[in-house]
Amino acid sequence: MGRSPCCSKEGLNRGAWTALEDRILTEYIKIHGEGKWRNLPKRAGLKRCGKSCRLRWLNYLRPDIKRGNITRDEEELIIRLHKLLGNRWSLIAGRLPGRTDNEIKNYWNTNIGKKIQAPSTKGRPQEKPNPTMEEGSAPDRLKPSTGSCVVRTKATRCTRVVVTSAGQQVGHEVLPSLTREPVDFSKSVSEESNDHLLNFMMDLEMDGNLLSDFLDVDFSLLENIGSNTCDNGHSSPAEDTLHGSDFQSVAPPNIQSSQ
DNA sequence: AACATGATCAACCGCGATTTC
DNA sequence: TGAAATCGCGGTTGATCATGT
Repeated sequence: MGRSPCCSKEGLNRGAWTALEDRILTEYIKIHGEGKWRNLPKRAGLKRCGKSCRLRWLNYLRPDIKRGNITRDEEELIIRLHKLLGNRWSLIAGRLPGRTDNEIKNYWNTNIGKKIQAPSTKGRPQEKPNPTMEEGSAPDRLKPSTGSCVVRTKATRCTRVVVTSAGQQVGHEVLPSLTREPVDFSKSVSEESNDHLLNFMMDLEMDGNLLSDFLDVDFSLLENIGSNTCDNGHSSPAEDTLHGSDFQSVAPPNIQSSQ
C-alpha cells in the first residue's frame, strides 16, 4: 500500500502551525469530534493534510495535554516501561496521562537515552540538568550496563490492548475506548505475582525475540534504583522494583492484546 | 558582538496494520 | 476475498533557541 501522498500535495501548508490554524482545528474537533482525519482539513477549511491535523491535535491541541517538564516520577516510569516495552512510545504514553508519545520519544532521545548511553563516570556529554530533577535522578543511577536496554528499531505493533482491573479477565474483544486508559503502575497491584508476569507476557503476545530480550533485562539493576530512590522522599520500597513479584508495579494488572 | 556548536521539540516521512468497499 | 483507503506508529529532520568561544 505505501504511504498516502497527502502531505506532498500542492497547495497545502506545511511547517509550523499558525494560531489561526490551531483555532480552526480546535473548533472543528470540538464540534465534530476526532477521527475522519482524511476529510477533516477540507471540511474544516484547513490547507493541511489530515495526517498533519491529527498530529497537531494529538501532540499539541488536545485539552488534556500536560505541559511542562517531565517529573522525576514520570521519568522513572518511562525508564521502567521502556525497559519492558522498548520503543513503543504510544504504549508508554498511554501510561502517562497527559503526555504524548512524541513528547516521551523526544524526552527519551534527548535526555534519558543519552544518559544511559553515556559512560558511567567520565566523558559524559555535557548535559543540562532537568530543572525538575535533583541530583542523582533516575538516569544517573540507572546506568544499565551493557545494552540490557531493549531498543527495537521496529517495534511489533501492539494494538487492541485492553486494560482491566486486577484479576478481571476480558476476552480478546476489541474495546477501543479502553485501549489507552491510564493505569497507575506506581502502585503495587496484588500479591499473586508470577501468574501476572506470565499473563503479562502472554497478553502482549511476546514473540521469541521479545521474550528473550525481556529475560535479558537486568532486574538487579532496577532493584538498585528502587533502593536508591529516596532523596526527594519518593518511596523506594521493593514495590518500585521490577524484581520478581514486584514486576506488577510496572506491568499492568491485565493487558490483553490481539493483533 | 559575532560566530560555532549543541539541545530541544514540533512536524514530517515512510511503512505496517486495520478498515472499508 | 482482495484491493484500496485510511489510520497510527516509530524514526528522522530541521527550525529555533541556548550556551560557549
